[in-house]
Amino acid sequence: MKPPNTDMAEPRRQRLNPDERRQQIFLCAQKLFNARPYEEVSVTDIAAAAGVARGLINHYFSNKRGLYLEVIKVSSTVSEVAVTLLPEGSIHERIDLAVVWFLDSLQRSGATWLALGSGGMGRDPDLERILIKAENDSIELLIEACGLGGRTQDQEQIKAMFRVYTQLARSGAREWLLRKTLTRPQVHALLASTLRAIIKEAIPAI
Amino acid sequence: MKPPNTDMAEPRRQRLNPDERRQQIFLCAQKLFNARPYEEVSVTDIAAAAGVARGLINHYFSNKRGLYLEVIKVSSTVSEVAVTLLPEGSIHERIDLAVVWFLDSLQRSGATWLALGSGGMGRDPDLERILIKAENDSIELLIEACGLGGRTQDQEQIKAMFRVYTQLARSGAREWLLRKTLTRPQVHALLASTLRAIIKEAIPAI
DNA sequence: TCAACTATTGACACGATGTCAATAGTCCTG
DNA sequence: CAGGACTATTGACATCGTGTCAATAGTTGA
Repeated sequence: MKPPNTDMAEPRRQRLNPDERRQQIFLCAQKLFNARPYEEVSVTDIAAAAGVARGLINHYFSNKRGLYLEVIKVSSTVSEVAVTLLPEGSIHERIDLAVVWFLDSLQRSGATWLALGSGGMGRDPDLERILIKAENDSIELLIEACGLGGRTQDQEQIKAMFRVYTQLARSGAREWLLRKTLTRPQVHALLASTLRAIIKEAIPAI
Repeated sequence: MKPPNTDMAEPRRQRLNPDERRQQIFLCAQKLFNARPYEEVSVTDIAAAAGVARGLINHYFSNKRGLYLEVIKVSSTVSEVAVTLLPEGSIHERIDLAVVWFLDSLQRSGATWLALGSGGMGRDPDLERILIKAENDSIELLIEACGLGGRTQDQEQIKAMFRVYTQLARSGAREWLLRKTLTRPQVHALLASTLRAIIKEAIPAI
């Protein structure tokens, strides 16, 4: 696999500072995990990419899964989302504006990230995490916009419900932007009416 | 593992009709795949559960993945009975029953069906086709249950809206069964209220 | 220069999957 | 009711992936 090196000066073992070595292995793993799904990347592959013995990976990272999680963790901290403030108004208006804001920002960012969620191409754990982070941010924004920020008691469950809702919103946007089976007003009606229903019926049921 | 059988009459090898044997293995696999995710179920486990040599699984099913796909296929297929089971009644009642039916069948099939969207194995065209087919079926069932089967004019858009809704349902079920952040009644309220909202507000807006 | 120190290796043990020839129930015929 | 043909079933084998560990070889400091 590795082409024979004409340069003979290269030592058999290259001894690096642990931090550097760890970093190097990490970068190789990151590249591989971004290219292929978890099961299709073997530790042997990572070791080969890093030009290192397989055992060394297990020395620096507890196991394959640990390395994978670390890759995920790091790439998830990179994302940042612009938080927009929503104006005051009646709940009905605020919901409507929240939906408008959501669809606007979606239209602006293009269909690219939308396709990644469940669309046609291979899974990318890196982007996956970024999307989850972004999703979390939208959830908190939504909760704020709906005037539910104060309740700390059932916050976890409210969050869960909004997390469910964002899937609906995401899917609705997909029908609009990708499949083009629905128009924007239709998606708007869909998202607004369901969000109202959740706030008026599902949340109180907690 | 297997308790020693005091009954000595049991033959070493139990020879079955291929169809029966296949079915038996299939049922064991189904049970295991519903209890644990794909990677955590070994062919050895399935063989042990079926009281059969490991090689026999590969004889009846091309490989582990093939067996898994078959389990998915069956458990994601909407039973014909379900259609006839939906009774007459007010829209409100029928919606409620549809949600109950959905959650019931989900609870039965366990985490198998849910894990498909995100975790589990890498992308698989076969799996993809199976899921799309299953989704289409549930959508048509839902449309029927909601008394919208007659309208042929906007059928495409109605379908699209229900496709969006199934994503909500799926996501809600995930919160309930996998993340355990919501209880079943809460998910029920969430699904029912949003479905009502879609029918009363979003569909007429078409 | 030599001796601790430790980064790195390579071999080992283990478990999982898939293949295949050998084996043993079952059926059918003479 | 043999006994042979048919085939469902087995168990061993080859391969691959992961994790562990003592041995090895760069590196550093006295």
